[in-house]
Amino acid sequence: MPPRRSSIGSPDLDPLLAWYDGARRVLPWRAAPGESPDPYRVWLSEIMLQQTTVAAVIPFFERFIRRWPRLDDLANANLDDVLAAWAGLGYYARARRLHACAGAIIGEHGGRFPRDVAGLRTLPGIGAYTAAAIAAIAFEVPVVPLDGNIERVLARIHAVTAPLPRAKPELRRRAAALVPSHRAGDVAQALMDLGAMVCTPRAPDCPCCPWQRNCRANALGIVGRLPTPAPKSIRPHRHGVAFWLERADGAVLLQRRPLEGLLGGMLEVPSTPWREDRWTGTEARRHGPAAVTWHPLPGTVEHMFTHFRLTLSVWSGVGGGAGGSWHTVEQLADAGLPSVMRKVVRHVAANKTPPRSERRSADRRTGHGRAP
DNA sequence: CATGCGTGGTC
DNA sequence: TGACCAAGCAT
Repeated sequence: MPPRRSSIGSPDLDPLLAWYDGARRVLPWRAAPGESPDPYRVWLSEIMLQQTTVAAVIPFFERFIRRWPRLDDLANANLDDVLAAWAGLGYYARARRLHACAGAIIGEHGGRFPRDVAGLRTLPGIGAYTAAAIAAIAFEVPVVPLDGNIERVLARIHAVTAPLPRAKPELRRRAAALVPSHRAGDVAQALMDLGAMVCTPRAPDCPCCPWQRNCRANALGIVGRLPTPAPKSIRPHRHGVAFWLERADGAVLLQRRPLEGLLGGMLEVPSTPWREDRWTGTEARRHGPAAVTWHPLPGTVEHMFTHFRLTLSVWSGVGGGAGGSWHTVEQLADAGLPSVMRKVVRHVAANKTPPRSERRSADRRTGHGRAP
């Protein structure tokens, strides 16, 4: 009789749960022991946590809950308000889908979250991972979600050396073999906590791991090299010119970006397209929001996106009559600008005709703006 | 299945 | 300082 697969394939969940209970990590979306989790909070946190660190999410989560305490509050909110509240968190399509998802649950599901993976999976912004996570954590459905943390844990436990994404099918099988008969939500969160706090990408804390003795990679001394990352692609460098247009009363022009694509639906300082070739003055001027005299500001704004690096020159001009919305400088702080545009605002404040003493200190701070 | 999609922290 | 990283989704 061949050995049972579980005896060779899967580590025991009890030490993991014991470790989890001992760690007792308190997070604002997590139910207290013995209390049932709120699906709305679980869902909101899972969307925010997609490719985003816990530390970055916490203040956004608190603000969202304070402002929209229940699902239908969020469903009834204006999309622009949701986008503005999301500003700074990144991956803005999530905010659009969050709002659409709230509307779909209110409009098509009687205001209740579907309680199974397949139902959750049909909702905007909810993919395979998030559907499984919500099902397990909010509804105790016996599934193991597979996220980056759990992939790493499983790749190490089982010494899966194939590079991602080729290792995915095996990792999915390994996750399925772990599906618990009870405490599905705790198992899911325990696995993610283990990956986030112990089985970390760099400098994993193996002596503290409840599964150290089950870990093939640990036995082989290759923990630090797993999982094998996918080959990385090169990041191109793009250039643009942003147009800081000020009206006589001091208001500044912003425009809203198209709903689809980069920074979709977010406000921006109008600019040329962002391309790999640098812009000549003549070329850039054609993209300006108004036919005014433009004055290039010293220095540039540098920003790193996932798939390209951006260098933005900023031109300043005075005039009106352009399409868009006008904001006082005080309003800009709360306008819900994405981070790259907040950098533009900061750059203008530091470089636009300040008193001489302030200019010198601003130049030292940014490292830009010096004469060559 | 590869690609597009943000940001801030870390080493 | 730059590369890498973090609880993915949609197309």
